[in-house]
Amino acid sequence: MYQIEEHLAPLPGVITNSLLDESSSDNDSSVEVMSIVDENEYELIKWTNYLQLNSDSDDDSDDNYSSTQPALLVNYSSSESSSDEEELLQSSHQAASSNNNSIVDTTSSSTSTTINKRKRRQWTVNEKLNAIIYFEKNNNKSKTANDIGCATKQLRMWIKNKDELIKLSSQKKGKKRMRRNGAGKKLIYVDLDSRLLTWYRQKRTAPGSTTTPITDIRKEKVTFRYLQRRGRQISQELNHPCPSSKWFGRFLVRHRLSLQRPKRQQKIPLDEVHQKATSFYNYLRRASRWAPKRGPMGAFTPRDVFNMDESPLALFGDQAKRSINDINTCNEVEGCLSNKRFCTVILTVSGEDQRVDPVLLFKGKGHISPNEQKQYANVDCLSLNINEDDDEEQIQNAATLAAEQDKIILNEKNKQLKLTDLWKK
DNA sequence: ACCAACATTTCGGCGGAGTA
DNA sequence: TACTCCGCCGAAATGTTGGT
Repeated sequence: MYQIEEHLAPLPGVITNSLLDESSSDNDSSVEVMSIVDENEYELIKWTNYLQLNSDSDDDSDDNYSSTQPALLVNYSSSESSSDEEELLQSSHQAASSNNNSIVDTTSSSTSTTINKRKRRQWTVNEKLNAIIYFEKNNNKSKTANDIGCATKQLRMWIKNKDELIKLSSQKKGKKRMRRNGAGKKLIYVDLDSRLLTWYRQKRTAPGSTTTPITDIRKEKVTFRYLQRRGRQISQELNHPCPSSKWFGRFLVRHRLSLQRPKRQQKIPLDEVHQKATSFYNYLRRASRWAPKRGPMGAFTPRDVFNMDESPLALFGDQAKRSINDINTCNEVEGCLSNKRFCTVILTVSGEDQRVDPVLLFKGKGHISPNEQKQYANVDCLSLNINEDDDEEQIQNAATLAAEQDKIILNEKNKQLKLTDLWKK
């Protein structure tokens, strides 16, 4: 607690108890840096104004603070509509009177020295904006500074930084802020910070981005562990030690990010699912009409009955539930990892215990790249192409083709058996 | 989450110079 | 004389870091 009225205590003829009580309710923002007053000159101070200043404030809240600082009487955000010039002037005059108090006029009649130190105080963003408004009304910096109670240089700086102050004022708690952004110790791992943010933005497009086409908006899941792993890699590349886990937590705060539960997008819209199901049902009806002669199972033999199951290949390691996301935005996460060659393994066995080779399904269209062909060379890759509009003729052709393939497989098996027999012998 | 230590920047106050 | 601008100095807000 700063005791700005400390020098009032020895005033002659003043009940000091009440003063001290009042001064105990002083605000935090009024800071006395210098109080150069000769003891002989206390009587020159208009102490009654001090009494008036603190008469209505009983606690330390900023609201009460504003009541003692008339510049705050005008709310910047609403001043355009609600406050007229008279109101401004009135508040400013009050400010002027209070300001005169804060300037300790030591121009003494008895002493030759002239000390005119202004009591140092801090101005909130809102107060600064109010001062700017007042200046814009009268277009006179000196008068404004005098009326408001600040130095002209201060006013100049406030006017110069008006846009930034308005921006600050619109932020949460911005109105009560004292200073603009930018102070504080500088970040040590600047490169890591920027590169990590760039990487994160590649994974998840910034909300409200106007430059990114809708088709390129990324919503990949980025977990905290994933972020740290990437941070370690970047740190190695930059040849500096990886910062602590806490650094990554602050990274999130710095860039207004947070860990949130993802809202997953549906892989296929419901209407699309309905369409596909109907199509499959029609196919079954056509097939059952086509070949009743094939046995008691209608169109199908035990060889036609397959048990097929698919499973995603876990190419990603981090299965954390939460994903990093920009604060106050919807945390949408894609159903699968879009930029990885995420694949699905399909295993199938028929009613006659015929096992089909594993099938790998990759995301996207066309053939896999030569690199990936090498990577997955150990597995035979089959690509399935099911046409929903298959007619009976196509079904028949497919059946013929399947029978031929079966023959080929059987022949190869026989050959293999013969070879193994030979090898054993 | 809280704290302390530290670094960095902004800000407030002042004096002085220039100009109309 | 009034007004405006600039530079200097020190206070303090702001932000980072590491520890508990």
